[in-house]
Amino acid sequence: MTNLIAMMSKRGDMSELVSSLGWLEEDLSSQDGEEGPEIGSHYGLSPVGRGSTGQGSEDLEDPEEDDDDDEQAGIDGENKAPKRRGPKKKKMTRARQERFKARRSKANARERSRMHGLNDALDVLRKVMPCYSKTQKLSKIETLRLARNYIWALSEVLESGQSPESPIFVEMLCKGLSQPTSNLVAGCLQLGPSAPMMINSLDEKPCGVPAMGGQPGHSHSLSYPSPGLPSPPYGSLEASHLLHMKSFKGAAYEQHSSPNECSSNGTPPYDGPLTPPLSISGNFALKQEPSPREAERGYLSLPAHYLSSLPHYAPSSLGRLPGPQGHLFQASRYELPLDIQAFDSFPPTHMVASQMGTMYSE
DNA sequence: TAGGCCATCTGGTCCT
DNA sequence: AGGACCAGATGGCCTA
Repeated sequence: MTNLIAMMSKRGDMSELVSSLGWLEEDLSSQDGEEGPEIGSHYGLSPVGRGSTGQGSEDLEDPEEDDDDDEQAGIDGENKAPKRRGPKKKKMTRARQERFKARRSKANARERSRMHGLNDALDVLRKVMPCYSKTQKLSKIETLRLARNYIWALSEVLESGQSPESPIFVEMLCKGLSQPTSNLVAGCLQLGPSAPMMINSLDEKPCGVPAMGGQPGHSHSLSYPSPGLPSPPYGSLEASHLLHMKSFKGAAYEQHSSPNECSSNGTPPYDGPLTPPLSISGNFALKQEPSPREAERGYLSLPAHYLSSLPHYAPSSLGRLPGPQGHLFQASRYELPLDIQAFDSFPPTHMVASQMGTMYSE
């Protein structure tokens, strides 16, 4: 785990990290040079970058000059522009212009390839996150935040033996995430077979299903600056959380030692493994079959009373869950992607271990 | 229409 | 010299 964190923080380049894991098998280099001119023509000589710095664009001036190595300064005089200090720029001959275009085209292709690699790495990262949906991808920034939290939470699990099914684990995962992502994660982690118990005992404020945001009946809360979850602009995870988790742990456990607790360490009663792996379209906890319309849209509507039982379901988020583009639905019912995936247990340490094994074996 | 997210182009900087 | 990386700028797409 420490190695993983170290690798991630080494350069902050997720692409490099994942590439080092050998997860990226796609040959991105095949794209080099293929789309450059095409996209370039699509964008034309886009104003991007030209107006801002202008350095490179000046090289493109005077495209009609054919003389090679002609250093005469006739152009400035034509433009009545003040003389420029510094080294003279070589005049842009047609040959140099062609070379420049070719170089720029190649650089563009490389940059596209590099960004595709980065996006692929992010996709890989999304797939090892606690919840994953093909149709509803976490944004890049949310993916990175969730990954950070996930590592943090897993570290906590390893260090303290805290149950990964504990609400604390979910809260750690959701720390600093946007409300939609928090709802998504919380939903993923709580939509297991234990969910009906939660619903049945909703009126009794069951342990493990804390009320939100300082609401009455809030059985536990972390010592975060503000109750509930931060909304954008996002909260930040202080380094002290990562380096000195004991302070956090102490606060968390202190809060958990309230009389409402069902167990001494704040862990809800063990309901057996959360198997099989969550498949909302298949083994949905509520035995709810998607309506034809839901199936068509790829989304499943969830009843409000159910979602309101989820951890982190802040009052402000009632009626809201992320839409296909990360935006929120505001409706009387609540929806989750049908293809959403969650692990049968948390943390999926076997997956982490296997991925890390891949990392170190290659 | 505003805002969020994204892909792309671009020039600068650093490194090999 | 050329490649990798980065950040700024821009425009497209989508949703509320």
